[in-house]
Amino acid sequence: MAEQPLYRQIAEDLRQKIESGAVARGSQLPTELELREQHNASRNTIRDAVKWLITRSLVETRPGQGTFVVEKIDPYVTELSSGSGGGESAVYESEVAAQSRTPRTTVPRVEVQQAWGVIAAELGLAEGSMVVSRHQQRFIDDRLWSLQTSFYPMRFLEQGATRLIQAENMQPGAVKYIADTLGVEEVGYRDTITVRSPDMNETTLFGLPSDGRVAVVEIFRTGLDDHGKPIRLTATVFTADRNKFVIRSQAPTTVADSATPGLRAVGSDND
Amino acid sequence: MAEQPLYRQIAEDLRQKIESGAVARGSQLPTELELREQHNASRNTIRDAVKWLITRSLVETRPGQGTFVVEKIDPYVTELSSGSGGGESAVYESEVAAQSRTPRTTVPRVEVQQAWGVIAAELGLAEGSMVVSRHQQRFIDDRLWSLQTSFYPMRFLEQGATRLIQAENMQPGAVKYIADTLGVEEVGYRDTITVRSPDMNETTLFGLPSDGRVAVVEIFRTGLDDHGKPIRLTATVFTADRNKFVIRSQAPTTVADSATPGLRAVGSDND
DNA sequence: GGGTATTTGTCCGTATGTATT
DNA sequence: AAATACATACGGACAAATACC
Repeated sequence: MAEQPLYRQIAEDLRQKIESGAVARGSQLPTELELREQHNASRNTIRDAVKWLITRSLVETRPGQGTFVVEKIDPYVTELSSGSGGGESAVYESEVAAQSRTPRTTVPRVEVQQAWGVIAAELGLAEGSMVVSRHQQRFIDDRLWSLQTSFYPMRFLEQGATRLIQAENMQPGAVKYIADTLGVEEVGYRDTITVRSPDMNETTLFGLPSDGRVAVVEIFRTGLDDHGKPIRLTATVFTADRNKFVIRSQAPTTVADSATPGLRAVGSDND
Repeated sequence: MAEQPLYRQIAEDLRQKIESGAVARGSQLPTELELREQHNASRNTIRDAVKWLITRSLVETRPGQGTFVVEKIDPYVTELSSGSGGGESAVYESEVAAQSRTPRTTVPRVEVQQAWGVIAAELGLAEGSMVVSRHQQRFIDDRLWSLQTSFYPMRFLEQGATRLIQAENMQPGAVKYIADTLGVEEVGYRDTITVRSPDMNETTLFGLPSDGRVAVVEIFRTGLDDHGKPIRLTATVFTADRNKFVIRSQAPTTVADSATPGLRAVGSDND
């Protein structure tokens, strides 16, 4: 058994103290100079140990303040199998309200752009086809919770669904609007879930640590009509550290006995 | 606009070269000493830049060899909405075969243990209740792909489903075995998906980088009988970097099960 | 607002150990 | 065995962020 490097030994010692509760969550660790004396090592070695703890999300450093044990976060639960739901944002608002938190959604940023890669592939369009994209930021308790971008083929616009390019919230949902306007109904969908590192934009928006150790979960939902033809693609990005996802194989008709609180629809209060 | 630290500038320069394709995937980066001269920085600063790339899984270092651009991996796709049951391992084998790779599963390690925390909660048992656990490692092309542990309440054993504690693969699947033996049918399930850091065991088994920057995806599937009562809990762990997951809202076109029963029109009605 | 002390961040240099070829 | 390249560890210096007076 090879001996562990010194910085690992120090890191393990600190980790043990954290996980055993000897050092409380949220409390401050000794400063680098104090740890230097306690462990009889150089400051750089202490810093290597702290870095090891940082990559494991056990501690965080705040310049000018110190090193702190990270708080435990109870993940927000997102239901992916919202079978009968109408419009993701409606589901979102009622679900968020059910967990007694305050939802907020920005006014969509609407663009017409070309579809490449996954977007074109999922929508069944040729590379470079024009699509309408509607981008929103969704907040919970004034903290950014998810980034959502929906893409719609340009043909819907040409066929008369002109509200798709208006930068305003579509209350019953854009999918319902397309159904009402064009008679194209979404009867199913396909979700693809991937985990990846955040890009720079996501890092700043979510306020993630700049070293990119916190992953994001990206969920592509492709809505399908009764011929299995794609109607829309909605890409939603969540931080991986404070979200989890639940899928039910059948409609939750008997939710009553579950631990899930009843869904209280929130009145569309403000903007 | 604040100026970036030197190590970040160097890292960004290397990142740009990698992502633009100027440096091929899998190829070797210049050595630290060469980079030191190219960027006119100290070796430690070069190492800080390389570390930044490492945490983003862009490069990897091999002692004695050099620094290499990581290969792009095409993720293995797992279908979570395998609707009509049939045992997860059966689905697994056919799916893996369909992607023309070679599946392999270890003989299960069977234990009788106490259920705590999520296991007890998901199975609807009191803390400390006895459960049967069956643990398997699943390989694709001789590389560990997922770790799977299923938990069954002890009452099934007492009621006669004795094969549950036998350390052998149950070919049609344990769920089907319970249905055949006890008449308890699984009519639905609930999946919970979380992303977390790997523990030490998972790090070694999957051969993940020891600094724990690659997350794992853990999926809990709770099987439910027709009363919504939990039958079993299956926890499966995947590496987050080489897997993605697909969920379909309805059976794929292959299943002609019931042509068009109550297809819930999305957006038809809701709260 | 300013100044100062504290604390982490960046950067340098050097030396030695360990893994691979 | 020797050469190469990364890993660990030490030391020092200054910058930047924060808190407090």
